[in-house]
Amino acid sequence: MDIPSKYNPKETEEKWYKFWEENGFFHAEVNSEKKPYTIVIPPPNITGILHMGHALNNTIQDIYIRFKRMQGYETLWMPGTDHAGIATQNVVEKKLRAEGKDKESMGREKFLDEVWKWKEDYGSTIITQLKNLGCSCDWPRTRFTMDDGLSEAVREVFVKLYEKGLIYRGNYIINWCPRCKTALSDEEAQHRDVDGVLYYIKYPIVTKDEGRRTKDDKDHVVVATTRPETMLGDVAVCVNPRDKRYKHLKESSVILPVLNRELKVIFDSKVDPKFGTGVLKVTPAHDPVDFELGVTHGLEPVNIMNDDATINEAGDRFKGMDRFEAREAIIDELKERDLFVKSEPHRHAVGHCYRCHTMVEPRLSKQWFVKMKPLSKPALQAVKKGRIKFYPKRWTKVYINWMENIRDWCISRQIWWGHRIPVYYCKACIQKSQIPNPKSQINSKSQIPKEEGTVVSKVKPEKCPACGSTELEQDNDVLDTWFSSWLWPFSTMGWPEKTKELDYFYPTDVLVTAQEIIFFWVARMIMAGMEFMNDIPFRDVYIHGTVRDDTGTKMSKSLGNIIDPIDVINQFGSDALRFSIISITAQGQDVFLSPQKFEIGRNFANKLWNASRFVLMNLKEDMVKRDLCQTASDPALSLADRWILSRFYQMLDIFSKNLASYRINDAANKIYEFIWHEFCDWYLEMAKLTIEEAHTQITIYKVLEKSLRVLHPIMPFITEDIWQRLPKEHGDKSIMASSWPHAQKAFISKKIDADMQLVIQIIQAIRNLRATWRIEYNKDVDVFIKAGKKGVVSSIEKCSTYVKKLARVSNISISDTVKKPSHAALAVIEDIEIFIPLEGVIDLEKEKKRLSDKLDGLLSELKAAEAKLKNKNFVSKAPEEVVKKARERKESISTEVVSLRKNLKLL
RNA sequence: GGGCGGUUGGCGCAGUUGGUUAGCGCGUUUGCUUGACAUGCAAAAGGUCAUAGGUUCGACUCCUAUACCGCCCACCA
Repeated sequence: MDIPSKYNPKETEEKWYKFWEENGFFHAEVNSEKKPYTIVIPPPNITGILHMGHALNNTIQDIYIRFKRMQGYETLWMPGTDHAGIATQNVVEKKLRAEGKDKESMGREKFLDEVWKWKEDYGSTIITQLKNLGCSCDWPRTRFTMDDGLSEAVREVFVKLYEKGLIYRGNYIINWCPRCKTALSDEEAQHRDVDGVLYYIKYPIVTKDEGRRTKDDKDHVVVATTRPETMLGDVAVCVNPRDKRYKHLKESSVILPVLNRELKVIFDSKVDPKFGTGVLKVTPAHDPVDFELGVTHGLEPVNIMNDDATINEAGDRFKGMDRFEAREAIIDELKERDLFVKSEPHRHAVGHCYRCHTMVEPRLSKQWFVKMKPLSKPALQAVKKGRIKFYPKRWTKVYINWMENIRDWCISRQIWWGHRIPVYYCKACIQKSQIPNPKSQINSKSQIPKEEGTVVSKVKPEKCPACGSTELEQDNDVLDTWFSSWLWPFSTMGWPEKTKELDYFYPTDVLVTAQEIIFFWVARMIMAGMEFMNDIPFRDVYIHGTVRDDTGTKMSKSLGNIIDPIDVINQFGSDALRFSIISITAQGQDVFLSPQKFEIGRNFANKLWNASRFVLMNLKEDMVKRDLCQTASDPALSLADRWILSRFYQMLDIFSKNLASYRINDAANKIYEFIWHEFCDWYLEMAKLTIEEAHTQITIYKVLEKSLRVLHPIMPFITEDIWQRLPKEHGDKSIMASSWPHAQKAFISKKIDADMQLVIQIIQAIRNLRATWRIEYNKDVDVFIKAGKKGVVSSIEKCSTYVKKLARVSNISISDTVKKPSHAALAVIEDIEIFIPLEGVIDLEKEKKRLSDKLDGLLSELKAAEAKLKNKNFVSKAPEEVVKKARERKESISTEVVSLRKNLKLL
C-alpha cells in the first residue's frame, strides 16, 4: 500500500474538503427515517475575518455535527452571516471616503447599493475561512440576516409585537454614539473604567426671603460633577430632603453659572448625600437619573448637543464646540469668575460604543423600544424549569439575574444599512396630534398609547387608514441588527411559513457560543423562540471560554495581539489547529494562546501519520477482511492484542461520555493518550514481534481503523486521508459517512489490563536499571526475576518475549525462589524482585571506580555545603532565599550519596 | 457597589460525584539516528495542590474567612 513518508496537510485538506462538498455529505434533508440533530451557527458578521474565537467556536460545533452524523442522525448545521448594521456601514463609509465620496451626497438608495456591492465582494470571506477550518456546514442553506425570507420574518415580528403593545416609540435617554451618530442599546454601550475628574462648582444662591438667611449661610452651593459641559442643560439642582446641610435652600433658587439662568432647587431622595457635596445638578436631557427627576418634578429638558456631540444653540457662546472642548472652556470661565472650587481625580465607569469605542453620550431622543418584561417571563421559566440547560452550569445564574432585571430594548438605529423600520407616518395626522409628554414608561406596566398618524405595516400602505391621505413616509431609521439575529433559529428555516424544516429540525439541539454574547443574543433568542414558536430554540447552551493571548489579554485586532487562525492553518494544518485549540480549552475556561501551542496538534498529526504508515506498510490486504467479533474468540490473540482492544473500548466509552457532557478537551486528550501512549508506545512495539500473524494483522487494522473514526470529528482531514488508504472492507465512500464504532463491553477486561500493566512495569524497571548502570543501549542482558506471593510466574513467562524485545534481554529466569546473583543490579516492583547480573555487562572495576570517584566528589561537595551552613554569618546575613537554596542543595547531595553507596555495595 | 472565575512542579494547564502512588504539554538532565515517527524513542529530576480554620476514617476535591490576579454586570452625578 502506497503512502508518502511526509504528511502534507495543505494538499490533503483541499482535496478532501472538495470531495465532501461535491458529494453532498454536508447536506441535510427532512428525513423521517432518522432523528434530527441541529445546530445553528452563531452568524459571524460580514465585516469580520476568522479569529481564534471563531476557530474555537466552530471547531466545537463541527465536532458535534460530525460525531452525531456518524451516529446516524440527520445533522443540520445551519450556516450564515449577519449584516452588522453599524460595523458594515462604518466600513463602507470609510471605503467611500477614501474614494472621495460620502453617503450624504450619494443618498440612501445609492449608498445601499454600494453596501450590497461591498457585501458581494467581501462579505463571504469568513465563509471561505470556515471551509478552510473544515466546517461541515450545510452550505446550500447559507442564510444572511437581510435575505428576503429573514427580512420578512423581521417585519412580521415588528408588526406582531406592535399590535400586542410590546413595541412603542418614545422620548427617553438612550446611549448615543456621536461618531456612529446613532442610538445604541444598553448592551451595545460597554462600560469601561476611565480616570475622570470630579469638578466642584459654585452655584450662587438667590434667596427670595432675604430675612430668613442667617449669617452663616453661604451665598452659593457647591455642585460636584464629572461632566461640567452638561451644565448648559441644567434645569435645577437637587438635594436629598433629609440632608440637613441644605435645609435653608427650601425657598431658594440658584443661578446657573456661565449662562446665568435661574434654577429651581428641588428635593428628591434619589440624591445620595454622601456623594460629592450632596448637591446634584439636574440635566434631564443628558443623564438618565436627571431625566427621571425631570419627569417627577415636571422640568422641561434642555437638549444642548447635536448628533455629533458638539454644543448646539442652547449652549449660547459655546455653540459649535465639541463636548470636551466645551468642558475646558467652561472650566476656564468658571475659574475666571471665581466659581470654580476644586477638582479631584475620580475613577468611574463610562459607556463606550461597542463598534468604535467612542465614549457614548446619554442623550434624550425619540426612539423605538421593545417592552421586555412580558417577553422575559416564559424565557425565564424555560431555563428555571431546566428545559434549556447551560454548560457550564454557572451561566444559568448570570442569565436569570439579567432576565429578572431586564430593561426595555432600544431597537431603532439612525443608520441606513439594515432592516428599515416598517412604520409609516401620515403627515396630515401627525400634525394634528400632540406628542404626549414623556413619562417614565420604561418597564411600566401600563399600556402604551399608540401615536396617531402612525401606521405599522409589513408593506407600505396605499393611504392613511385614518384620513385617507396618500402622503405617507416611512420611518428613516433601521432596526438593531440583533433584532434580526434573535429570530435566527427559526427565521433561517422559513418562519413565518410553516415549513417542513421547522417542523423537523426545530428546536435545535445545542447552541455553542461565547460568554460575551449571552445577553446580546442567547437570551433574546430564547425570548423570541418562546414568543413566536411557542417553544425553546435549543436544549443546551454550551458557553466556551474567551480566547486570550499568553498574557491574558483578550485577542483583538486593535491591540495587535492576534494569532491569525489562517496563518496557523497554513503553517501547521487545520487538523493541528483544531486539535490544539480543543485540547487546551477546558470546559468553560478562558484559553491562553501562543503560537507554539499549535505544535501539540501538529506533532500529534505527525505521530498518527507515521503510525499509520507503519501499519500500512505491514498490512496484508486479504488478512484483514474479517469480522472482529469472530476474531475475538480466536485463542491465538495475544495478550497485547487483547489488551489494546480492551483499552480501545474503554477509551471509546470515556470519549463519548466526555462529549455528552461537553468536556471536549477531555475527549481530545483521551484519544491522544490512547493513540500515542498506548497504541504507538506499547502495542505497535509489541506487535512488531508477531506482525506476520493473522491475529496481529486483524487487531492492528481494526484498532487503527476504529481509532481514526473516533478521532475524525476532531481531525477530519488526516483521518479521512489515512482511512481512504486502508484496505476497503467497507462500502463507505468517506469516513465522515461511516458509522461510529459500537461499544463492545465484552472486550474490556480489567484482568488483561492488570497483566499488561505488570509487563510494562517490568520492562520499565529493566530499562531504568540499564540507564542507571549505564549499560550500553544495544547490549543484551540476562534477567532474573523472583516472583512474589501472587503467583505471577506463569503470566510473566507467557509474555517474556515482550520483555526480551522491549528491554533488550537475552534470557529471563523466573521463579519463586531466585537467589540474588552476585554483582547484580536490583529493582523492586511490590514484592517482585528483578536482578541484572552486571558481570560481563559493564566493566565492574571501571564502574566501581567511576562511582567511588563520584562519591568522593559528592562528599567533598557535601562537606563544603555543610561548612557553609554552619557559618553563622552566612545563615544570618545572606538573603533567606539563598540560605534556603543552600539547604536544599545539601539535602539533595546527601540523598545522592546514600543511593551511590547502596549501588557501590551491590558491586 | 453586586456577581463570577482563577491560585496545583521553571512555564502553560487538567484533575467529572471527596478514596490507593496528584496527571498532561512545554522546558530541563542523561542516553539513543533502533527499518513508522528526531514534529521522534528511552530513562530521570522537579509539587507540604495560595493562606488560615472547619467537616470527615480520609480533603487538590466540601464549608467558612483572608490575600492576590482576572472577568462580567451596575444611572453615585
